Amino acid sequence: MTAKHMKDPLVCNGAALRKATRRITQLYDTVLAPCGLSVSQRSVLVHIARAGEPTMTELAQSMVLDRSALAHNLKPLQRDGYVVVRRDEADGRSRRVALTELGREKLDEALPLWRSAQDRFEAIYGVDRAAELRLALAEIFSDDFAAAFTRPGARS
Amino acid sequence: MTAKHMKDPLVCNGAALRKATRRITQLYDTVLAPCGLSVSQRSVLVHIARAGEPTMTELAQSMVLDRSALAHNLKPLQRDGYVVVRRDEADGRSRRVALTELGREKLDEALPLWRSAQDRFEAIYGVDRAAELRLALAEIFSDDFAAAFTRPGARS
DNA sequence: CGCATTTGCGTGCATATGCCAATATCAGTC
DNA sequence: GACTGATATTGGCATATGCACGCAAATGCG
Repeated sequence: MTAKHMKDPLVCNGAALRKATRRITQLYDTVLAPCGLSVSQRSVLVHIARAGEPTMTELAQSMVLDRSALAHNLKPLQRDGYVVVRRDEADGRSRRVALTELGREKLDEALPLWRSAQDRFEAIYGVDRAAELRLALAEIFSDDFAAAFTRPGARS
Repeated sequence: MTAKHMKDPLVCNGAALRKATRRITQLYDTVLAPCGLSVSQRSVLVHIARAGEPTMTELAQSMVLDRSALAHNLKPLQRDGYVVVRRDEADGRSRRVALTELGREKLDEALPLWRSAQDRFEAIYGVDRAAELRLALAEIFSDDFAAAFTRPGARS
């Protein structure tokens, strides 16, 4: 009876990614818990810090995140005073996101916790393998990959 | 000004996983759209099909998913008539999940679409590399990995 | 048997994520 | 300078995910 659903070589790449993400999110979140940030939230703050004062679209793009999802994710961070959003002076449509002083402090507070989680991960999985994995993932979430996936005809 | 947040070698494994997952979910979902299932939903059905008639706990464990999250995820699938949940006869506390005939049909309908998405992925990323990646992810979401992460002292 | 503990689930709440529609704004045209 | 089309964001709706808590049922013990 529909044995094709059982063939294990047919494991979904998407499902595997989701499982790994759930697990790692859980593990990292537990380590980060003392500072009150989740991996997801810290990631938003890190990306803002890296970009300086990005617009919503820029930030969403750098995070490979839907714009509306980003808007939602920012709400708790605004409420807690870690980020501020204001209109761009040049373009009234755009909003620019910036860290507050409190946000920077929270990021500093989270750093050693995150470092600890990252170290634990790499102690088990291997530092080199982890770097390799991040590279592979970066390739997968790159715009080029999405473009190639969407337009099967295109060549790099 | 807090230049440590800029050091790019310090890229979070968790954030990289999340980005890749968001991207792949998006790409696969678009391909799966015609059948009305998301990658996430198809994954639930596939896991049920594989397990036969698992309890909530068994299913959640196999999916590396929180039990309450699984309960939530099942609701749309129950509503649409793809799965049924009923009490276990032997243990009144347990519930067993099973595919309906409609669920099996939907899974069959989704198969070629999923295969297409999987093929596109592997055409770009490479069949062997994809298999390797799934293996790496399986290692990461394994219970052994979580145990080693949680108890840094333990040795395999 | 009766009770304390353990186990399996569901619910409520909060965040995460994405789609679509509506709104506001900008840029180019006549 | 009003009109048209493109762009940036928000809000509403639905699903995904996990934690804390409460409920029901099974299990162990005297």
